[in-house]
Amino acid sequence: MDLRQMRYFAAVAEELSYSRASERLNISQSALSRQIQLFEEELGVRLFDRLGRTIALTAAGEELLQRCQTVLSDADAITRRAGELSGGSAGRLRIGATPQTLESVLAPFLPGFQEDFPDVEITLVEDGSARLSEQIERSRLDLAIAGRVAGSPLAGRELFPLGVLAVLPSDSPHLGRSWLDVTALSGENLLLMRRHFMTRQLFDSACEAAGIQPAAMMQSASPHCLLAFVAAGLGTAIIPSTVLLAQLHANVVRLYRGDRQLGCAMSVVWDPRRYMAPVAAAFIEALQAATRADFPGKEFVAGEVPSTISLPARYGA
Amino acid sequence: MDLRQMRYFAAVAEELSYSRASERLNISQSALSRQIQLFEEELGVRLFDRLGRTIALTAAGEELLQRCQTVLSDADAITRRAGELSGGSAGRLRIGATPQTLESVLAPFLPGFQEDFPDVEITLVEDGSARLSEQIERSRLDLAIAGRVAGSPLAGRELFPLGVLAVLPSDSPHLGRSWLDVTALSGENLLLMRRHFMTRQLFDSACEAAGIQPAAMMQSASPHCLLAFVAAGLGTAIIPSTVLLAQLHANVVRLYRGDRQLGCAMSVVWDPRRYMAPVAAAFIEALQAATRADFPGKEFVAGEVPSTISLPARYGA
DNA sequence: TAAAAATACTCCATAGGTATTTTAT
DNA sequence: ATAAAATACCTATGGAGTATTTTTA
Repeated sequence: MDLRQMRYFAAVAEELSYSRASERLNISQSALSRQIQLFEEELGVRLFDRLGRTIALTAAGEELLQRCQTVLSDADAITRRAGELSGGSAGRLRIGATPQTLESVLAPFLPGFQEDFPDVEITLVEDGSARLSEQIERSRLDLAIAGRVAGSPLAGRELFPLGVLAVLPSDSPHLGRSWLDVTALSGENLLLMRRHFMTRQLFDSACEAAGIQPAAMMQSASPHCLLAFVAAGLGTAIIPSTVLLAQLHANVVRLYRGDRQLGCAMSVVWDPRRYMAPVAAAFIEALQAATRADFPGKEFVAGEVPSTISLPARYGA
Repeated sequence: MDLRQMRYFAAVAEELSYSRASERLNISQSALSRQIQLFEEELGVRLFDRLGRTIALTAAGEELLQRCQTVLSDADAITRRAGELSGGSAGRLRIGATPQTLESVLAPFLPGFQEDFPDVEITLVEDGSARLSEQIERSRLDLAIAGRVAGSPLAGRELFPLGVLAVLPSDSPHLGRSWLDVTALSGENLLLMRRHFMTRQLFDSACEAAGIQPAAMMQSASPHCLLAFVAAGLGTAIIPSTVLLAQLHANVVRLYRGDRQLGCAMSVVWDPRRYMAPVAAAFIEALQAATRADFPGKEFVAGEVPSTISLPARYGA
């Protein structure tokens, strides 16, 4: 069984002539004749009646022709589809991001991307930074937006800096300041992200380096939830700068450890062992262009978590 | 694009190992490796990620795998179907017959045939004998049950004899006889089949040979319609012996011309230029066996229309 | 160091070409 | 006589094998 023979069969059946079909196929009449004979022999079925100078499909030939035609068109569809996939105009992307990145980066970015690449199917997965990396290594995700962790085998390209913010309750003695050192928070009631979030890991590293042991009053996967507790005066929330703050309060401050601001370079990361699909490359390119457009002239220094970078105003809340 | 490469691709994707897949395919690992590479090159798409010692499907590979699998299973279905068609257990048959033959021969025969060959699709076409032959020559029919006409290029095998009957009105002077010569009908009001029916052609030939010119009071494609006129006393009907006569026994007589009974050998006929499909051969065999069973020991002499043969009692009304 | 995939080369099976014969109009 | 399909024979592309190298767990 062979697609070539099926093509030949279909051509002869459509032309009802070996000679015309052989012209259409750009092979000699004799080659075509023999291939049809071999095909008939292989199937054990007579496909054509040789009525002297003309030929006609047999009943079996008519039925098998239809089946062959669907196989041929499906096969051609594979070729076409492969072309789309290789050209990067189509494909599937499983993208992971944290809830905050989804909200602040992907939500505004994706509509424009889908307009430019309408045939790309995107699946979004929401999780903490650490888990996203794990899912990429397990091939459950193609790309993720996450902070790059030291020692990770994943590749990445930096998109924008992530800072860590403290949101102070209305009775805080630090009210009115625009930045704080983590040491200033020792003894406070702290409202923290769960451990597998980048913000939490940055904060914990800074506290460890500063030699303090902050007590978490509560942990959540949702910064908005923490903010609600702050509003109730129950403590100080430590949240990522990617959170879109509905109302800009005077009680939001940036966190420092010594003279370095807490933060990391948020990157789009992937598994370098895996083939980089054209769609993925296009996505990365477009995403980087979009975030770079937000920071004209801003260049990142390659760094590992917890590296610290200064935080542009727009992302500093 | 090649079914072989698709098979190889599917095998590797299922085993997730070139070595195991090559065993399953009974080819060497190196051959398999190169074929996959060529396939990827042809498609312009990476199908597998080479993660060191193991491999994994890419997103594009996953999608193309599914498409390949449907193409492969469709192709396999073609092979299987061809096997059925060549074995004669399946296929399509377009069969032509006259209304009378349909009623008296095919209607009782087909149920048993369909039981033995449940996968054969049968299409029935009803027409007069002459037109049936024409449709076979135009490849509109595979087989027909008809009287063989002299000079026809069609092949055939004889099934049973067809006689010509006259059904007399209740005031006929011939009532009570079991046979009549056509000359006895000159001057009668005659109710005849249309010209393209075998019965009519036999009757016309006999009249011409006897030198009489019968006047047709009416013509019809339905012998039952003629019988209704006889019942109303409007004339004498000339009908084929294949008509199943529900009532009217005493006034049915067989027609002769001299010492020869009017009739012909009804045969199953086909186009000898066309390939005889196994289903068709099986049908002919079964049909001949069934009709022969009706005439144990009866052997036909090959003959042309209008040959005359003696009519067994059962078919003589 | 073992196990798996990729590479280098060799061979031959077969698709395809040219020339010719057969068949039917 | 001509046009179409089948046959005979030859050529060469490319699929498959063996042997070897590269890579990673």
